[in-house]
Amino acid sequence: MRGRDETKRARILQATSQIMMNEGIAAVSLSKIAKEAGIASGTLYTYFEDKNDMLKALYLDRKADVARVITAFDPNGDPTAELDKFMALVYDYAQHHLENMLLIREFNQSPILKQLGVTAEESYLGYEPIQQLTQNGVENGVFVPVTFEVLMSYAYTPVIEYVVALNNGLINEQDVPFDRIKMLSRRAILINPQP
Amino acid sequence: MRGRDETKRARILQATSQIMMNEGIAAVSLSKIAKEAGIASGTLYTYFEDKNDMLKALYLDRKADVARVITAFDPNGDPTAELDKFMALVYDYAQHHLENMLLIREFNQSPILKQLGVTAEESYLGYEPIQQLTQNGVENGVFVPVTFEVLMSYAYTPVIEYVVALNNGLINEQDVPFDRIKMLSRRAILINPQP
Amino acid sequence: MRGRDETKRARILQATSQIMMNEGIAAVSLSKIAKEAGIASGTLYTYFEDKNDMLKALYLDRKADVARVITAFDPNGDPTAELDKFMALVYDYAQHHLENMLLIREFNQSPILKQLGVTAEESYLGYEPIQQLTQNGVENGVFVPVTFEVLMSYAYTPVIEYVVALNNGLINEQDVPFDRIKMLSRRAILINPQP
Amino acid sequence: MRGRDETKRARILQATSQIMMNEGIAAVSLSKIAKEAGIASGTLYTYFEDKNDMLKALYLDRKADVARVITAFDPNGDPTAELDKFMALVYDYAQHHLENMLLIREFNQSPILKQLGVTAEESYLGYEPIQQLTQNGVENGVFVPVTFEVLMSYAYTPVIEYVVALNNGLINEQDVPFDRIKMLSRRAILINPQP
DNA sequence: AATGAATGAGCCTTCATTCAT
DNA sequence: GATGAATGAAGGCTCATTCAT
Repeated sequence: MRGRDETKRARILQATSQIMMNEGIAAVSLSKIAKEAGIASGTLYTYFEDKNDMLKALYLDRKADVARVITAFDPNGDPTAELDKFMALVYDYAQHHLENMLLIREFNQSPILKQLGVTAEESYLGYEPIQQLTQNGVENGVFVPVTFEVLMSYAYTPVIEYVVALNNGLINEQDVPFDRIKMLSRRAILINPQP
Repeated sequence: MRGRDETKRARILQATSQIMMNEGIAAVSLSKIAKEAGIASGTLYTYFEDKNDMLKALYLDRKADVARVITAFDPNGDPTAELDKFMALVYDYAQHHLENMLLIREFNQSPILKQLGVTAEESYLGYEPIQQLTQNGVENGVFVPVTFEVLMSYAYTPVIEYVVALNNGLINEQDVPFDRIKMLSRRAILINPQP
Repeated sequence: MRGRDETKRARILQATSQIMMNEGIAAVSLSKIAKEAGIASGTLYTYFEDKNDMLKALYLDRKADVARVITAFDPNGDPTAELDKFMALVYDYAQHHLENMLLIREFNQSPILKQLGVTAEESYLGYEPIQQLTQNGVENGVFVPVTFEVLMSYAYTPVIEYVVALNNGLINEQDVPFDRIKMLSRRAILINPQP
Repeated sequence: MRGRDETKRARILQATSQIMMNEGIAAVSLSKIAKEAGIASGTLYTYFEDKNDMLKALYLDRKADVARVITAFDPNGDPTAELDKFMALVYDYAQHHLENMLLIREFNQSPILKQLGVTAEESYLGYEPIQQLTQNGVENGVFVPVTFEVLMSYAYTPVIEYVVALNNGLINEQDVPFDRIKMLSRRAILINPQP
């Protein structure tokens, strides 16, 4: 049964996200969530079927948010320019909401997704523009032959890792500006990477 | 007395690794480990101080193993050739012991490392040859200007993600052979990527 | 929601007291308490923070009960008569609720009080009338010079030990009536002990 | 089976006593004892049948030591003088080995003695001179009519409590010298208490 | 719809004891 | 005789979930 108060639902997800990022997925407990979200523990079951249902909802919600923002380019435009735009969007989102991207990554890389019953379709939902861009770039001979997964490996993951490294102090923005990352990705993917 | 059985220590680590890979780090419990390793639950405390001490040992052990194998190149040799060799080593290791690499990744990307008290030095231990190769390649004008972290983002992570995608059936080895990945990484990093 | 059942809190304390008296403080375990009190083990944590918090509550509760009853005399009345009354109150309480006095004694004599974080103030709470009586008796030249602690040693402890000895069959009430004990305490404390 | 090395046996008892006094009887564990005594945990079973056997041995050993020292008076001598001597011996022992007296008290006041199978006879062993003194004093009309237990309540327990109060800083030796305690006990017990 | 008391399974850890060495 | 690795029961405590209010 789904309740009314959408604010409360969002607070629950947000609380879970925070705990997960600060203490790890193993430390996520309903009592912590309830405390952090300012609700009673039983109330959780008004908004979600159980803990797994809530984790799945959290994952899909964040994934949808990320997807919505980083796909705000024209998938049928000039592949070179749109790849640049895509990377800029990813970088921008990572700078402001890195936690969502790390949360998605933690889910993606753990067997938990299977336990939550997330299907492959659900997992891909919202990423169609990136797939479209990939296909477009390859078919028009602008990209070297890459699949969606490979493009992500060279144009999405490195950006995340870059922002994480910045946050950890492993990399300095002066020494390694974002343009350097963009350049490397362009060099990898674009047949003619000259800017 | 009965001598301490080093086989048993290894069995504990192996059992933990398996559970972590199959069910996620949140599902790792001492009773599961004991059952999987064929020991009594209390025996764990003969080999490790507590659960965290064991997780840390597992992380450092696997990290050392990976580091040992993937650094079996000449860090002072020709950067182009050695980069190729490095990627081949990573690919080879990933094909045979992907679980170790994923385990390291799961640790790296979770707040658990801090809880385990892993220091930055411990974390970098064994990766010096890769740092050396990076420096060598950049200083000799063979690599575009990259730091260790950036090089890993374009020559290590994509290989792991490639093998994971192969295992998940998201990518087909015929459609995307490893040489394609190597090519993309070379294009990104090498100033003169022609083979 | 179900309201918090104050009966249950009392049952937990009572169960703990019983186990402590029958099997010793070392044998007090939450599972025994839960079984004895007829609750689930986890329920204990609704009423107390943890085991130590509960033991402290038990100690302070019993101490307050004893203090309340044995101080039901007039601390500013005639010291001789009030000392008699005090001892009669102690004797009466000991006959009906010896277990509470023994419990307090077991706590007092063990290092556990420090572990429970019982402060000196908490420990003395409720005994002020006895301190008042002591001061009154000494200042008016009715008592020999004694402090609170010394008076307790000669007018409280012997009564407890007497009732314990009665219960153990070490002393027979016909051979040694309570008046004998009262007489000895009066002789010790009163400058003019003749009744 | 009883082993040879009596030093080791004594070390085990001493270690147990220390832990019991510092942390309480509930905290006494064989591993702590072994560590404190500098032996292997299994070795304990060479000297004692099990934990209870060792606790019993500890109790009886300390009790015998105390009894031996505090009965070093002439039970058939002048009751007034011997009572003085008895109290002086108790005071002296308490000043130097209070831990043994507290240990005995902790055992006596807890149900543990029954669990250890200590018989009443074992419990009284060594106290015969005090019983003799009591009888002597009463029969000769020097003491008010007291039994052994009552005499202990007024001439032994108060001394222990006095030394404990000194150690805890509740009583100051200048304000309340030992002579005051002796005087109170004499007043209680002796028909003619004038010194 | 919301609460939070209640449950008992399961968590990590320590325990007393055994026994191969 | 002495060791300490091994055991698995039991310790205190937290968990996800239920349900009377």
